[in-house]
Amino acid sequence: MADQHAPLRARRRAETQRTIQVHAVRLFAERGYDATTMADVAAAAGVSPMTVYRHFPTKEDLVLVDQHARLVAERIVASSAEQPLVRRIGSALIDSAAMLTGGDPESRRFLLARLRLMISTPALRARHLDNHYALQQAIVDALDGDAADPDTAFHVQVVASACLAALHTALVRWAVDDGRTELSGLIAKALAAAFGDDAVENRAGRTV
Amino acid sequence: MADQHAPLRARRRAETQRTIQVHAVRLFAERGYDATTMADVAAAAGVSPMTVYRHFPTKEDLVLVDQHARLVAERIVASSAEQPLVRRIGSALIDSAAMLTGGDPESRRFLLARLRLMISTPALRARHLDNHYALQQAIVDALDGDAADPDTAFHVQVVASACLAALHTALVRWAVDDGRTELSGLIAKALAAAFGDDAVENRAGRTV
DNA sequence: ACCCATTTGGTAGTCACTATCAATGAGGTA
DNA sequence: TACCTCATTGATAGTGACTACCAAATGGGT
Repeated sequence: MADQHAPLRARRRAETQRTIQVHAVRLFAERGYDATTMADVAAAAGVSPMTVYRHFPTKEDLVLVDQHARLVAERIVASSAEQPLVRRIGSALIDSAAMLTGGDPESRRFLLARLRLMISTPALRARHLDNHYALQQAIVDALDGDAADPDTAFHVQVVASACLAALHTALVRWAVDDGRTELSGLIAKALAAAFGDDAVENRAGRTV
Repeated sequence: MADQHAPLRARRRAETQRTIQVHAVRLFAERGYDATTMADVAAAAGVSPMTVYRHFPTKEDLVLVDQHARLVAERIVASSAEQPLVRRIGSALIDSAAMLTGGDPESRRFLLARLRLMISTPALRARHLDNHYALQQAIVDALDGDAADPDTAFHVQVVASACLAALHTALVRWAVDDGRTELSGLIAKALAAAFGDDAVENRAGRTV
């Protein structure tokens, strides 16, 4: 947003990247992930195979690349350190999801299509889970100047990993529901199921 | 064990498989995963590349194949349905870990070597996490004749995924500790950190 | 009009993985 | 003991993802 004065180069690059990704996801959904080659994607996007590799180092990245990790990490560092751990992480996940699903219906459909591929295609599912693991590490790093006490560090890792697991379960549920249920609500419900209602509810005692 | 009367064919096959895997893990640890080709593994094991592919469909399987999922699933179906969910799953994970780490020091070292590869090699880490996801589904299936109520099913999925996340965190910790801490204790500690001490402790009120 | 750097395209190669086919060898049977 | 069956192994020729290394073009500022 507001790339007004950003170099024109960067904007064109972002446009090319988006074009390639949109065509790739469409082809994957139509013909299947394995049945679509990188050359197919390049031809559909009107570029050379080399250009596809320049923008997306691996075939999986054509589906996985997005802004989710950046959104979550930003909200973690902006969160108050006085809140309990689960709420700091949970709020970041819920707010980020609301941001991602709050756009126009087109971007929502695109997100759903990508998510369906990430769930049903083994290679994408594995990479998606690994991305969540990388996000877990980013969250832990963002939470504090890694605590000296190893027991505390272990505790933080466990809570973060469980939060990410709840997020993943909510994402799968959202996808099988075809996005009919509100995603942020599903994440809150998942966190409540894992940690208890009191860990997620707002001050008024109402679960989000 | 006790394959006494099992067909000789099956025993030889299992031996060949084990030989290939041992040489593969050794080479991966020595030269690095990406720097070792399937042909290298075949040569080290004294078989043809084709035979390696027959026993291990993918290169990642050379590191990932083990009995863990089977052990856990067996313990889930053998568990009492009257125990709370977290304890049913947690006990299965803890007991299985105790079984896997309780063997001779050699198999312990082998497990550690494999786990180190699974943590540090991106492709193996992704596949390892996907295996845990498959185990999560197996656990949910084994727990009950999938509950009619979708909310209950969602709850079970969330708890199972969080348990698996705790297991993964414990495994990583065990590996960075070079296996010096007891693995089953680490898993119990991780489950307690996620769900509270009361969710894992034994009747006497002492955390395992 | 010129220069620099970013972007793009082509070529050749490596390697994981998949057919498909032939050879071998063990295990039970006539 | 001779034989038949079938599981295991091996070789050959692919496909496709990905990685160098190269040259060409194109856009932006001097």
